[in-house]
Amino acid sequence: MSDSLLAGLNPPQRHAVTLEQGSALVLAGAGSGKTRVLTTRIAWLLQVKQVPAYRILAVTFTNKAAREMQTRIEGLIGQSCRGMWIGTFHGLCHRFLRQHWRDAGLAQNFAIIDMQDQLSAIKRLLKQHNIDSERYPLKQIQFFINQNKEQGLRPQQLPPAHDVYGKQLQQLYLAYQAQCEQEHTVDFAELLLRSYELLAAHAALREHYQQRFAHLLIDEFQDTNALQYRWLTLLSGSDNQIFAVGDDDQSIYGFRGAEIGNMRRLMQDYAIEQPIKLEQNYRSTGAILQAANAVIARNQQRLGKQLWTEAAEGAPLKLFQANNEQNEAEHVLEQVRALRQQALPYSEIAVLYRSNAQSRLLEHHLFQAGIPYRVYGGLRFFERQEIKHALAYLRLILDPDDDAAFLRVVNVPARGIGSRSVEQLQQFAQQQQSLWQSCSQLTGRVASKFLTFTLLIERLQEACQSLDFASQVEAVVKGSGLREFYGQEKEGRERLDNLDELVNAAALFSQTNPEWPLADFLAHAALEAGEHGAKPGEDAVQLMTVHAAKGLEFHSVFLVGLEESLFPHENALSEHSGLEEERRLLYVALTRARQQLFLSHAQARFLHGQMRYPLRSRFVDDIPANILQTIGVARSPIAPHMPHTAVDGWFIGQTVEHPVFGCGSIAQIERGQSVRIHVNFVQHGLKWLDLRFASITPRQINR
DNA sequence: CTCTAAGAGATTTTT
DNA sequence: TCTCTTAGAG
Repeated sequence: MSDSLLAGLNPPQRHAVTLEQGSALVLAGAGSGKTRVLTTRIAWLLQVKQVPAYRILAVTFTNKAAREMQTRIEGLIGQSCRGMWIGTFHGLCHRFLRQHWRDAGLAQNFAIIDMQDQLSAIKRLLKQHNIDSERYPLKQIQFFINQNKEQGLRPQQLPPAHDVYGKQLQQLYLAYQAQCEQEHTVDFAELLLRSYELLAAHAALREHYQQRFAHLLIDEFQDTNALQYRWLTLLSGSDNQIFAVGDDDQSIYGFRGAEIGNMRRLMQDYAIEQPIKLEQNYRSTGAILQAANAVIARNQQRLGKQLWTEAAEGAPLKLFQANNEQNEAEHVLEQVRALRQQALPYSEIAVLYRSNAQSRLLEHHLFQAGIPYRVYGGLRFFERQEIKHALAYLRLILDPDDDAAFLRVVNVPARGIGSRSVEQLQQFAQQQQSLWQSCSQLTGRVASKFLTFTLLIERLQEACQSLDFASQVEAVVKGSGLREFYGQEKEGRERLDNLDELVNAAALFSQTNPEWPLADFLAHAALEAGEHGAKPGEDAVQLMTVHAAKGLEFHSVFLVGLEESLFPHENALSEHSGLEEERRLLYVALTRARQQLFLSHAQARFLHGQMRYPLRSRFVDDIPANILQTIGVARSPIAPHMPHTAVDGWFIGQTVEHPVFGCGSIAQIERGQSVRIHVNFVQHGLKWLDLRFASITPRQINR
């Protein structure tokens, strides 16, 4: 039995799968069979080591990955892995909190709110406290709250702030927490923090779970944040095994709090002497791997590994230099057609870009040419307005004190309750009680308006009691007036379809999880916003950001916009180790391709309403020339000899001095009619300087 | 309450 | 340039 499990594994894979005791860090390069190792290890534990399924906990970052892992394990062992805890960090914490809601200090019917909901919650908070959202941008407050939660910090635990601004932020964090308590809502970070705190505070509970989970397996370990790491260590106790799989070179979520350092920390904390390295790549050609290796080798902070393959070198990477972004899109189109000629399905072609804004032009060209395409990104199913409205009604049925849900639909469809009336109600509630409770205490003209609404909700509540799950959703969609509302709207057709789809989703959910209450469906909707990608079976060219492409692979990959300021992105240059993350991002992009890579950059690009003349990305210079073939040069080049990252001796990152603006560093160089440089001055901020007029001097670096 | 117009901001985003 | 948000008029 064990033989068939291990058949076809290479030595390091086999070593990882059959590790007897102690914790391990598996450093799994792109395309090295990471998922296979993880799933085979679990199957091996179950079958060979006879570990009961309930003693295993497997964590991933996405629902998709969790599902895939589960199916693959079940395929390996030939039966269901019931009893095993397998899911995302958030999904598992949610499960834990539903079970221990009382100990966690939560309401039994707590609702999970997504980032959108969180933002509107903060918005309400600002209004209530009369705080200028110019001075305190919503996004910034949200970032502040989430960042602290992800560090495990409650408002009370923050070091005292010295300035007014910091004090205000702390106050807002505190007020936000109070609001969530009152509304029985829990945001994403809160799921983790609550679970962590409960485990930390409740010894009996902690010991119970520590004894239960003999094996903790974590996928994409490089993406864990500080709190997730602490949660894991708490759960692992002193003698449970942690089996972490990840790739430091593919850590691209630093900006969201992922801590690449958790890999080294794990090795220290769990006495792991050497990571197990999976370096044989089964995906790409030799040329593609050479390029990827060369690029990533320039990063300093690495655990170190080098991908290799038994496959042939294959075709060289093709570099196209376009004269502008239109020309670049035309080139992609041309090449896509050529690939199609060779009978390659469209779905095996991906066009990757650094930022979403770049997709529009590509879409336009593909559309014109009648080539099917699919753009990843944008709103997902459960994030759509009409779906959120329907869910808000369901939330209210479940918990009328959910103010967020109340406010969302109190006047949708319109029932004459304007902002004036709502403000009066909020005044009355005084943050002491829920809006729902206040409704019943109101008197006068305003009261009657709200009465129609509360009666509606109560009627729906009653109607739902006798109904099965999907019928409840159906009843709400109809009874709330939402269906009629969107039926009348001009462009409401798609929304109506989506509402029908919601009913289907509910039916499917109750089928798969019989006996699970409505609250779980709502949690499911929040935690799994739905797929971004193509409908299965659809043959379309795949358009997405490099981030979205992680974990995927394609026969042919186009990587467009390889220009300074776009990739690497200009904002990244000023961030701490931003350039290294950009380089990892490139590494991810390159390793998506199995057979063929097309790289391109434009000499001129219209960006933010301005024509820009970006330089070719410095990253292109990192790719060995012998595997890089230039297949096209702009027809009417603006600059005959396209420079690299330096022009006339000036280079990006260089420190310069200006007689008026003082000292600064070069953020960007452009060559159009003349050479312009973008300098970030210490005193005066970003300024464009034309070298024909500006007199700047290089400054000796003495830091 | 809904519609229009003006203004700010424009990386990446698994949950 | 484009898109999303908010303010003010109708």
